[in-house]
Amino acid sequence: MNQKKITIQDIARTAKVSKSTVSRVLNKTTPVHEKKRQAVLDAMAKLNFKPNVFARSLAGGYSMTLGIVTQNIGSPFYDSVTQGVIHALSQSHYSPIFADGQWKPELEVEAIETLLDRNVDGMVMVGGNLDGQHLDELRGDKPMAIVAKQLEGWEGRSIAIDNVAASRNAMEYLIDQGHERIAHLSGIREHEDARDRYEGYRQALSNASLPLDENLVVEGNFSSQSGVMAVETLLLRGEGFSAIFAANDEMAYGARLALYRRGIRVPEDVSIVGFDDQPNSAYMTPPLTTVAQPAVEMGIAAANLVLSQLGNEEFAIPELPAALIIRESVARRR
Amino acid sequence: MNQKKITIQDIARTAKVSKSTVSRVLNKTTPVHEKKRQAVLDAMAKLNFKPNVFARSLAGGYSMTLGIVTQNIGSPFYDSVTQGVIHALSQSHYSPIFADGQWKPELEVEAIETLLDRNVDGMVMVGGNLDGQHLDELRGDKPMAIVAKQLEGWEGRSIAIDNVAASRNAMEYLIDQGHERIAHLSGIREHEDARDRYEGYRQALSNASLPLDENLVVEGNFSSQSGVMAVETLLLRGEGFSAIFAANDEMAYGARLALYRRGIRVPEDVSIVGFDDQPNSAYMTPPLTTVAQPAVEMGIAAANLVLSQLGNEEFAIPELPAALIIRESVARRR
DNA sequence: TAAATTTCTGGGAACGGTTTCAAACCGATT
DNA sequence: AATCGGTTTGAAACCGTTCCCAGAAATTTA
Repeated sequence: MNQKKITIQDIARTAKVSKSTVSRVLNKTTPVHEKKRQAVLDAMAKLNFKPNVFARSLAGGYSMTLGIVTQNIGSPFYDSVTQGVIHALSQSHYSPIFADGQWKPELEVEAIETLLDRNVDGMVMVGGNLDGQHLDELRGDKPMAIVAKQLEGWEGRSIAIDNVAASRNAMEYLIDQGHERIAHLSGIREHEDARDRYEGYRQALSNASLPLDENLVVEGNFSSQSGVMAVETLLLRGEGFSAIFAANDEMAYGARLALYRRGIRVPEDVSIVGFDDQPNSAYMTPPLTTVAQPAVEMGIAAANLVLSQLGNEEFAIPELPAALIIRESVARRR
Repeated sequence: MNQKKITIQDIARTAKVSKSTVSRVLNKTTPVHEKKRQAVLDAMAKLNFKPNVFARSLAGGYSMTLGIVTQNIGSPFYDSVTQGVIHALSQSHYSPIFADGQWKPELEVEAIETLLDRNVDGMVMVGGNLDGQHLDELRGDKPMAIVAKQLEGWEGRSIAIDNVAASRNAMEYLIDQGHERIAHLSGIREHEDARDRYEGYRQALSNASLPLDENLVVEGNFSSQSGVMAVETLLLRGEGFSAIFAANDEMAYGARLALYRRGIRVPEDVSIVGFDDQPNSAYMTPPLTTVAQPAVEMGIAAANLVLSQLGNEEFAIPELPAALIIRESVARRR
């Protein structure tokens, strides 16, 4: 296995310089005479030197790690975002450390503190409940970005799509296809995305001078199960509808199943539009028309945002447009 | 934000003891007189002391982190396993650090080396390609466990279900339901799980004295897309079949879609059984009958395995049985 | 009560780097 | 040849802990 640990001292000795010099070529903090520089480099290569992360961190005060605060890992959309973050970090010299907030504010605070204790150099919040001010207090002077959530006062530091526009856009498509009585399976009301998507629903209806019937909106909790229940209450209420706009794909799956159980055909009898474009949505029967969020790209952008702050560089948040992916779950209303 | 960093020295001063003593109460390495112990504890509480992880690691030689080597994050089953690992670690004082191998042996080696450089105290491999001997060379004397893969010579250190038994079991169910011509959508042949599941398929057929028709097995790559293609080649071959056994749920989704496109009903015309029981499978139309692997529990077990090695404790790998989840995608053959 | 143990405690050397500071070196100027 | 300003360089302090090693204190033993 690994030979005894090689230290900066060993390098210094074999390159016949002082360890200060080795440190300098390592960090490029001060120019070093080319000849010695080469000697050091050679020695490092020859001995296969790997600087000790901990000693470095202790002395230098940084850790080369980035904290990622996730919320209930396991939700497909957020997982994709997280993947994006991981991917971007793997291109850098930073390693990710995770802490889970489980959508509970107290746990989220705790998660951030754990990361801070570990001396992370920066943090990426993937979703979350805390408001901007609170986050600012916690983060101190460490760079932080939030992804998949728009935060007041955090313009330029939060990466998210325009949920109301995306939602309105999806609704417009449905209306375009001749649907007038469109049910909405909303997400948890406390969740900002849910409110925004509902707002898009409302606006589209209003713009088209269609009435907003509160009996057609059911609050779910973003889970498939809540999707089937929502459709069942909808059916129970006896209100007719020819289309369903779900606030996420999971609920759309549930809705589709509930309809299947009742023998209601999709899209012949009822059309469905989802939100998120999970990987499986393309393989639903019928393939689901849904709003795609560039989840992975969002994660990458968030990571790069923090990375650039760390490197004191400018970073322009790329355009991250949501797109309506038209598949086969919507039919023109006859 | 955080007041100036409180160090062990500060505690020592306010508790009027030496820093050695503080270190002792911190680590419980040597008994300390109760009175001083209290004083130290009080001081720590009062000053809100948080030991510096890096100094600790540097001096102590451990890092309180565990490396997790994943393969292409984003695959639902492996993600669940990973979640399990994270979950178990969150109950301990260890933090996870990730590195991705992307199913490529070279990258996997690199991932392990990165983790080693970061001085992880142990590692959990989530899947992977490397063989046991190679892993042993790399890990040196750090504890390591592998999950979702059975490794020769790693009995007691690898956590996986019995894929051939589980697969045979699923097939027996299909045969029980009267199916005789059962197609198999296998996974990548290089992948051991794929081979095992194929072996289960073979055994079940053989046990039931049913012929194994190689025209009925198509090699996919575990993706949904390969599932649709597989069914299409199957249909093209013109071989009749009344059931499909897919080596994972993704491919089952693809198969289901291909059938839908051809107007072939599930399960009336063709039955489908998957493998993995992804969360969405319960909401497929019709809900998918599939083999459930206790992914999260497997992850938890793997983490606890490493944790126990670190703590020098005994750990009995729990029973992790695969279970056939019977839903609605299989019909008795008429 | 003195001596012998046993239990605690403090000092100080690691751990492997970074960083400050002043000295050594350099070619260019007087 | 002496002086000068800018580069390079090495020595040593420091980052916050752990841990080894004596010595001090407390407890037994004789």
